[in-house]
Formats: sequence, C-alpha cells, structure tokens
Amino acid sequence: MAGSKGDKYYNVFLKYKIWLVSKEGENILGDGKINLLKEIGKSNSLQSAVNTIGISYRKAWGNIKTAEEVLGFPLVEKHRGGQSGGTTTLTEEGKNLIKAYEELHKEIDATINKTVKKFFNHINDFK
Amino acid sequence: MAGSKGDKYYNVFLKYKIWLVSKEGENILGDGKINLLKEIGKSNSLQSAVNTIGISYRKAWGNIKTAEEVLGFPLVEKHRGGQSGGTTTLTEEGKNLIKAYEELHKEIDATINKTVKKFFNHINDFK
DNA sequence: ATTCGTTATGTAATTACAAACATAACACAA
DNA sequence: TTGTGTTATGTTTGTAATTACATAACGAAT
Repeated sequence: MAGSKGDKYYNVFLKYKIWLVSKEGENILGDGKINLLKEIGKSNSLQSAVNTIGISYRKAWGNIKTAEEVLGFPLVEKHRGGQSGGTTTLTEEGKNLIKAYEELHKEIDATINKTVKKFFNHINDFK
Repeated sequence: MAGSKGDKYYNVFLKYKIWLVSKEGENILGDGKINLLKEIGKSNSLQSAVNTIGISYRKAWGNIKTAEEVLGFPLVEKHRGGQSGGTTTLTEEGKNLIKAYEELHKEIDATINKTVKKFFNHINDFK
C-alpha cells in the first residue's frame, strides 16, 4: 500500500465519510442532510424533497429539527397552510452552511485524493 | 466556516472515518478491525483479543473471515487444539496491512487537520 | 365554510445489526 | 484417553434504527 508495497494492494480502495458535530460531540449533519437541504432549496418543499430523494418524511423532519437544535439556529423556514399546503425554504444561514460544507468537502476530497495517490498505485474513485 | 465566516462556526467540528473497500466496493476493514488485528498480534489469541476489546467472539470471527475473503489472502493463521486450546496469529500479510493502514491513516489525519485549520478558526480535535 | 396539500407529530410495524447462547471440533499434554 | 481452552459455527435473542401508518394543525383560495 505505502510506497514500494503499492503493487500488493492494487484492488484496495479507500472510502471515507465526513460529518459535522458540536463542541460536545453531538452529531449535526453529513452528506445525507446536506443533500436533503439542497433538495429543499430547489423545491421549497420538504415533502417534495423527501419524495425525490426517497427517504421518509418523518425521519427527514426529525433530522432537520435535531440539526437545528444542536446548531442553535434555523436552517429552514417552514410554513403550513395555504392552497398549496405549505412550504419549507432555506434560511440564509442554511444556504451558507451548505456552501461552507461543500467547500470544505471539496478541499478534503482533494487532499485525500493526493494522499491516496501517494499510497496506492491507482486513482481512488471511491467516496 | 470557510475563510471569513470561520467565526460563525466556532462550535462546529469535523469528524471523519476512513475504511478500505475492494474494487467492487465491498467493505474490507476500518479502524475497528485494524484494532482487533493489532490486539490479536499482541496476544496471539482471538478469544483474548475480543475480551480485551469487549466485542463478541462470534462477530469478530465473522468480520475477519469476510475481510480475508474480500482481500483474497489470509490476515491471520488459526490453530485449534493443544493444551492451550489454540492460537490465532497474524500473517506477514496481516502485519503489513496493519502497518500500511496506519501509515495511510496518519497521513490522512495530518492532511485533514491542515484543511480543517484553514476552514475553522480552531483546532479540530475530533476524529 | 369547505377543500387542498403540506407541515407536524405520536405510535406501530419492520428491518437491520449486534450480542448472547449453545455446541462441536480440535490437538496437545498429562 | 481424558481434560483443557480455544477455534468454529449455527441459532436465538435483543436492541437500535428506519419506515410505515394515522391523524391533527394550518391557512390561502375558492
């Protein structure tokens, strides 16, 4: 794997996962919730977002609530009622968090790819 | 979080996890199994290793078996019988994998820490 | 006021995964 | 050949996570 041993691990790849936690170590969010938030941003509807992604409304709703509680500020603004039933839109803070998370993720992707290329003798296309 | 926004995320930390997979994406091992293998290396006994770590023998045994199947070579050498009951020792390939994994992990730790320091305004002591 | 589709939330059912239990196989030493 | 403690493996139990189900709250438009 490392240096001269790279040839022995030609079919071994690296996977990794990142996520954000609070100072106390409580989970905030990772790729899944970021993806959900992005989908909400597109549709302005939690219901529509979960349908597109294919997860349960119940869980998504709870996840967002928990993330907001830990963060201490709202990620989305919910409205119920109206002829369309209601909407869920991203707050400015939510949009900023998504953007920051994605920037961070991109940097980490790049930095890990560099390290992996040094260790393995192949491109690491897993994430 | 990123650059000038770092102050807004002063109590948000990054966690991450790495693990190895096959070309087909099948899970091989991560920190948990590496730790188990290291403990086996110390004690030359699977039974003793799981007791020290506090996981079930049944699961540990299955995990190692699966990892070996995916890798295509043995990580440990098992002997049963004898007055001591039996032993499980690391193969050379097993030892090499542990070493390579730990080197890789160390590099990734360093590289992620660097990236995180750039994004957050604090040291990231979570893993 | 009625209808509509969405948000909100508790509860039940299901699934996935890990631990616990039980028991055989084994081989060396006494 | 008997005892010992470990490896080997199927089966059962338990538990945590996820989904499914049901139902209320809501408010703008008609």
